[in-house]
Amino acid sequence: MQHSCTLKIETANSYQQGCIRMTLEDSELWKSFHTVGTEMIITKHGRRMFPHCSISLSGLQPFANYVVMVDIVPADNVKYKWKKEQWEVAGKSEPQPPCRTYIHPDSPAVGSHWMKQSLSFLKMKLTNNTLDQHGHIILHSMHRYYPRFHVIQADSPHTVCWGSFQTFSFPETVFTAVTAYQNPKITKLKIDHNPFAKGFREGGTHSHSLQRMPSTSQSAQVRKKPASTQQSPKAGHLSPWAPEQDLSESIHTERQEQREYDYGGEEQLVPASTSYQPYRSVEYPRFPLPPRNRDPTEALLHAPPHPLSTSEPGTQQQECRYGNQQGPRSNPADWSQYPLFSYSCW
DNA sequence: TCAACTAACACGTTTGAACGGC
DNA sequence: AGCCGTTCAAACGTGTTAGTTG
Repeated sequence: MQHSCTLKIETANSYQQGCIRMTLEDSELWKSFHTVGTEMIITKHGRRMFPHCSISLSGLQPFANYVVMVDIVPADNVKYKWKKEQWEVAGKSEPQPPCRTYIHPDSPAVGSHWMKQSLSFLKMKLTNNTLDQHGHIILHSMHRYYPRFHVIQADSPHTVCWGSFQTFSFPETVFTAVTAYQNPKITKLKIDHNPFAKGFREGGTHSHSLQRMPSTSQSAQVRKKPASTQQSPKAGHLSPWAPEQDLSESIHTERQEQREYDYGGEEQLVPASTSYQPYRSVEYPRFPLPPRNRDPTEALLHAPPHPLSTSEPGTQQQECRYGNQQGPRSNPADWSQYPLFSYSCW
């Protein structure tokens, strides 16, 4: 990994704020899912993500302690339904569940430790159980989200509210939370890439499947079905993640955004309350916003709104203004509403 | 009637304890 | 005694699907 600004601009999957740089691992895998429209299963007892979040860091101070955490925030303020092999807007989003944060189990650790190897958030689990007691990330099904990664210079998770933090996110990690897979193309991708799903691969001697021959063969048909029979325009209908060609466009735009914004030395204090209002004026513009984007849903992708927000999200300008209104979070009271430490796996 | 959700299922993978050899 | 490698069983995680719920 290089640290030059040139590379920063040319590499779509890594971002640099101040001196800290973050790179998304398995970005190609993420992109392959993103192209189809990533779906993440959420269950009552918690389900891991696949692809899972894995990042690498550079530019940290080798001997300073850092806490690394991730939360998952809405990508827009609508809910979706899967209809006729495509996602459609089904109305306004549900009130957001409690915002929880997953703290990397190595936290706190010195910068040299974080930079030594990639950080995996494999064990982070998603749930739709709003009463969950295990600290899993609570999401609504049929809503779109994306993970946000926070790097906080702090000696312990209990003091992160006093430390400077920097936040990163990646456009290809946007996903739709579902309780059952809707898009068969996603199912095929998961089975192809996820080792735990090998028992469901074609040709397997799955007695359970054999007993349910009709449905299984139907499933096999879906898997064998040529992609052309399932995609067509439907794939990109209302998709904020802009499948297929849109992804490349997003990346391209991202590069433009990185040229436009100077993140050097940008640090702020701690995030907002349970609301998902952007608390970093420069963060969300980093999300790709296609210049020709006229789809409000797409625009919303860049400005995770708060359900109570009266602002009319939909333009980058508004979200920036909104972000500025929020400003740095230096008030510890804000933290009391923001359960950043509710979840870790240590 | 329909869409969304839940729980059970059987399989593969992962994990870690137990064991033996050096 | 300590280390290392192997084996094996239990735990875990997976997608599918019938049944349930609203």
